[in-house]
Parts: sequence; C-alpha cells; structure tokens
Amino acid sequence: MTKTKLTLKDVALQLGVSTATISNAFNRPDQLSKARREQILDECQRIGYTGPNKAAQILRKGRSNIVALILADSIPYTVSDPVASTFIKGVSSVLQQQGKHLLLYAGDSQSILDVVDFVDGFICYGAPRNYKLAEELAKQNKPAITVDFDIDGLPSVNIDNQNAAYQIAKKAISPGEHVAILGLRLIESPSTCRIYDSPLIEIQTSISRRRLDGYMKAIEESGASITNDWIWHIPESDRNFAKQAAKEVLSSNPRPNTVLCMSDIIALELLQSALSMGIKVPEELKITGFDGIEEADRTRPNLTTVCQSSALKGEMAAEALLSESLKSTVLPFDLKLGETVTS
Amino acid sequence: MTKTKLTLKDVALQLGVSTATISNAFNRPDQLSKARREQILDECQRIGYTGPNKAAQILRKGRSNIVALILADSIPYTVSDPVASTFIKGVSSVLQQQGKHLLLYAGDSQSILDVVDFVDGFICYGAPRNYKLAEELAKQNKPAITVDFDIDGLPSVNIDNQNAAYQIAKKAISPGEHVAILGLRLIESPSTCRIYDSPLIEIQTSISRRRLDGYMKAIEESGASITNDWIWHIPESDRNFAKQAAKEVLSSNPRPNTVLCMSDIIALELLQSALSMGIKVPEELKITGFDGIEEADRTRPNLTTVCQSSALKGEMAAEALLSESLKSTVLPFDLKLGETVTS
DNA sequence: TATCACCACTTAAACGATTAATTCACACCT
DNA sequence: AGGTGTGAATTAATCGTTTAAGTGGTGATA
Repeated sequence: MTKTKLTLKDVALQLGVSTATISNAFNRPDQLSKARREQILDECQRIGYTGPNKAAQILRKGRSNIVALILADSIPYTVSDPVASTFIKGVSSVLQQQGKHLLLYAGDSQSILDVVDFVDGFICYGAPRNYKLAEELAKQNKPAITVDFDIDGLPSVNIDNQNAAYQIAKKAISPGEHVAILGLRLIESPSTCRIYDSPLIEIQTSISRRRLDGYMKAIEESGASITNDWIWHIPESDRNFAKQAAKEVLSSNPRPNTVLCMSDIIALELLQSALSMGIKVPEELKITGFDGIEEADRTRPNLTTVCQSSALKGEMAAEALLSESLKSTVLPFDLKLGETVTS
Repeated sequence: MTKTKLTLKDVALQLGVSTATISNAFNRPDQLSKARREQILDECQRIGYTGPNKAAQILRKGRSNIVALILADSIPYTVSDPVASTFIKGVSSVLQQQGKHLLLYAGDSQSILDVVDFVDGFICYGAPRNYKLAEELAKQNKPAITVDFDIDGLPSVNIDNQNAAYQIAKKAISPGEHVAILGLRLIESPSTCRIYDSPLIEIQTSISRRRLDGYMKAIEESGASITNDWIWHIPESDRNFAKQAAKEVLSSNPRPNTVLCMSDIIALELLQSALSMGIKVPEELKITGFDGIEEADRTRPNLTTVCQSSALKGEMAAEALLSESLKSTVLPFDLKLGETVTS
C-alpha cells in the first residue's frame, strides 16, 4: 500500500494502454470496446484507483460541480435565521438531487476571487452588505442568479415585493390613521436608527425600495399619513436590532395606529414589546409582518403577514442556475390575515 | 474587453518577463525586486488580471482552502436542527477568520470521492447514517476530525458522554424507581421503535453507546430498574420521531418514574405530550434531556439537561483541523437542574 | 585576480487529467 | 484491386499554475 495516490498514468502503465483510454473508460464509454473498459475498471478496482483526480478535472474541464451560495450576512447569522435557513434547505435539496455540491460563501468582494475560478455558478441571496461584491459578481463570466434583490444584468428570483407590501398595508390601514414603518436595510448604517430624509437616496436593496414604495402607495391611497421620522432602519432581521426600534416606535407620542414591518422577526419582536407594555393588539396597535414564518402563526394574537415560500425560492434559484436558461422568476405570495390586524 | 480570462502567461508576455516572476510577484515577494513587483502588480491592475487562477493553484499546490463539513443528515435537516446549526456557526466563524471556505457535504460514501481530491480536510459531524462513509474517510490521506462520534484512527472533539449521562441520570433517579430511555440512533432502523435485545450489538454510534453505558451505570448504582423493552430507538433528533416514542412510553403500564432522553428535542416533545395528557412533571414523571438548547430553558417546567456548547465544539473542531496538531479534545459540560426533575 | 555569495531572473518540469486529431487494422462494397 | 467507412486505440497539445534548479551579472573578500 503506497502513500501517494495513484494517477491515471499509473493505471495506464500498469495495463500498457494510453492514458486517453483510461480517461475514456471513466468519461466516455462509447470511445472504447466493452471488453477493454471492463478490464480497465476491474484493474482500477484491484489496485485501488478510485477515478480521475477531481482537482485536475476542475482545471481541465473548467467545471467543478460546486455551486457557491453567496450570503448577505455571516454564516452564523444566516444559519440561525429561519427564513434564510429555509432558503438554504431549498437550494441544497435541488443541488443534492443533481449531484452538485454547496459552498457557503459569506466573504467580501475581495475574497470572492478565491472561489470564482472553480465554482460553477453563484446564487446570491439577499443584498450583500458590501455592494461591491454584487458588482464584482456581475463582472464575472459565470452563471449567477440573485434572490431577494437585483443586480443589473443578472436574472433573479423574487416575489412582487411592491405589490405584496401594498396589499398587506391596504389590509391594515384605515383613513386618518398614523402609520410607521420598521424597514430592513434601508441605509448603510450598521445599527438601528430613524430615517429622516426623503427620498431615501441611500437605500441599499431594491427589495426594500419596492416594499417601501408599496407601503407608501397604500398609505397615500388609504388616506392615512406617515411622518418622515416614522421610518426606521434596521440593519438585519435580528431580534435585538428589532427590539430597539420597537421600543422607540412604541414610546413615541402620539403612537402610530399601524406599524408595517419588513420581516416577521421584526414584527414579532414589536408584538412582544407591545404586549409587555400593556398595549392592546390590534385595538390600539395594528401590526403587519413579512415572510410568513411558522412562529408567526403560533403567537397570540397571530400575525398578519405576507407569506412567501423560502424553500421554493431556494429550489427555483438552484434549478434556474443549473438549467442553462437562467431566466428571472416571479413567485406568488399569500396574504395571511392574522389577529394583529383584526381580531 | 476580451471574453476569455487573462492568464499568468498573458501578463508575462505583456511585460516581457517569465511566468515564474509573475507568479512570484503574487506568492513570494522576496523572490523579486520591489520595483519589479510593483511594476507587475500595477500592470495587472491595468489590464484586469486579478491573480493566479485558483483551479490551477489547487491542482498545482494541492491545497484549496476549502474544508468540507460532512453532515450526518441531509442539509435541510441539519440546518433546521438547533444543535447542528449552532455547530455550523462555530465551525464557520473559525474558518472565515482563517480565510477558509466551507463546503457542506451530505452525500453518501460514494460521492465523497467527488470532493476528496480538492478539499483540504474534513470535519465529520455526527455519525453518518451510512457508516461506509466514515470508513472511506478514514482511508483518505487527508486531515479529518470527528465530532460527536468516533472513527478509529481519527481525532475527535467530544464531551465525556458517558460521564455526562451518568451524572444527569444520578440527579434524576431514586431507589426503587422504574426508568425508561429514549435513545438516539441506537440501531440502524429508520423509524422509532423499542429495543428488546441486550446487549445492543447493533448500536450505531459510539456516542449513544457511551450515553447508554452512563445511564445504565447510574440506574444500577441508584438501585432503580429498567426493563429491557423500555429502551426506545429514535432515528434522528426530530420532533415527529420523538412524538411516537413519547406516546408509547407514556401509555405503557406501569409508567416509568423517570425518562432519560438523549436529546433536548426528544425530551421537550415528551414533556409536551406528558403535560397534554395531564401527567404532572416532575411529580408523576421526571424527565432529563441532553444538549442544553435555549428552548429547553423557556418551557414550563424547564428541562433538566446536560449543557454542552455546540458552538464551541464547532470552533474547536475547525481549529484543530487547521492546526497541524490534530489532537482529540474533550470539552466540559454542565448539568442544568431544571424543574422536570425537582420542582 | 580568483573566489565566493548573492540577487534577480529564467528555464523547464511537474500537477493530473481531457480531447481533437491522427493512425492503424479490418471488413465491406463495387 | 482499389476505395471507403468504421471502430479502437494512440499521440500530443492543452488547462494555468508552481517551484526546484540553473544562469549570469555584480560587488565584496582575501
């Protein structure tokens, strides 16, 4: 038993045939006689050659069967977020089924160069904190697809965020009301804060832009109003970041009648804060979420929200990437009318 | 702007130097003059060469900066399991910090050959359903480390499972009592079932073996007893699988005084079933868990369990793998005395 | 002046495969 | 016989690097 791994050449030498023939035995059975092929495969088995070296194949073939999933946030964060981890589920189930491997990538725009040379394609999930990464990605000549945000020139998988936001807001808002918005990633700031300027020229992700547009349209149409310091920026869909915004919005005077939240996590945190302050939901405060996570249906009152299937998104993204078509997809959504709007 | 990517050779031609010099400019700055190096780097910048092709580097250097995390269960399952996903957190935080990339692997023993050639090492988490994979892994001449189970010849990261099981059981069991065990992966069966045979020669994972040994020792020492059909096999730490075992154990007659569960998920499911049947915990039924997940402390009554840090396990595993030492580590654990044992 | 060390490069052989182009033998057809 | 088509294998170029070994040229040392 030797220490160094066997190569194609070793097998060829052993059998007295050319390396091309051995290679063909593994890759193109039609290029050699059945007898030869079996002889070769048997010999390989005997001497313990398990097949062509993959590193060499990657270089030569320019294909690795590895798909990189580019995550907006760190892996630790992503894995613990119910929406994101469900998305990963969807992606990986399709990849597994097609014999592809999944590389989780959460680095910056610089180190994307570490993987671009050997990865077969990219699924870019959520707007990267570092927008440069997106640009870098679009420059690369590799299949790529974005989910939950857009990069010019790349196909994407999405729901109609503007319409969804519009519709959920319409369900919640009544004429004459005051409305607040707990937004996600509206500006570059790494901490929760109010937004005073309008228009929000800094807005990071097209998805939040669209939701905001939908909310605004609904507010206007419903004859409700929003003050321009009643929009919060929350840097990621995290309970702690949300808690701070919740505190601020609930202690503002006057208090809004309705708060539109750009994720369920945010909405649930707001709900919990409100209840613990003795504020009656929905009588004194109506709340809408976004995503439709399971937990949002288990709370009392349960959440009014936009349900979208993260798993399906993942599946669609992976399938689109692997098919050579690479077209954009708009997925459906559902409105879930929970008790945080009407009891 | 050309369609095909630039190569080292292109840059060398352009500047009239050898490819070796270009390569050295990127990899070994001490091998050329400062002036040359800067000239080369500038030129690269100018023409848009972003550095040596990684696929070629992998082949030539035999190193990829990719670490494979071998998962016992499917990616979808793993990502949604709180213990496993916390473990991933730990692993990825260390990898990221060291500039390594994470490949999630959940295939079988065959397709491990897809990645073994280019991956730098393996972290094997939990006993693979397919034990052949473990064997295959041990055969490979790559750094590898196991977590939460053992393979002969590979270092591992673990707590002292036998001792932990022994201690938690001691806290729960009183003389003369009847004890049941809800075990994890005791045999190969893909569904929940009772185990009648003793000794359990089929036992899959050394970790369950150890916990079982610990439980048994405690039962014996405490002067309690267990019938040999009061051990359940649960194929994975999943609520549905657990629910079935819970039903069976709670409806057995006589009912055990204490049930020792090999995971918190299992214990929580049992607790919920017991409460919904009107069984008083801990007065009529004592329950212990294993792992110390957050949710286990939020229930009423909260769980008596063995707390171990999954995140730390992940960090230790990644660090051990990346350091060339590759030694086994035994991590500490804590006993959490919750209300499911003494109120 | 001969020797030596050192610097800054270049040469050329890997790394381990894939694949288009080529050769050769053989059978088939007219 | 001569031409042609086919199947099975080989040849040799290529993928894009890295790196040990080699090559001059320069300045210091004795």
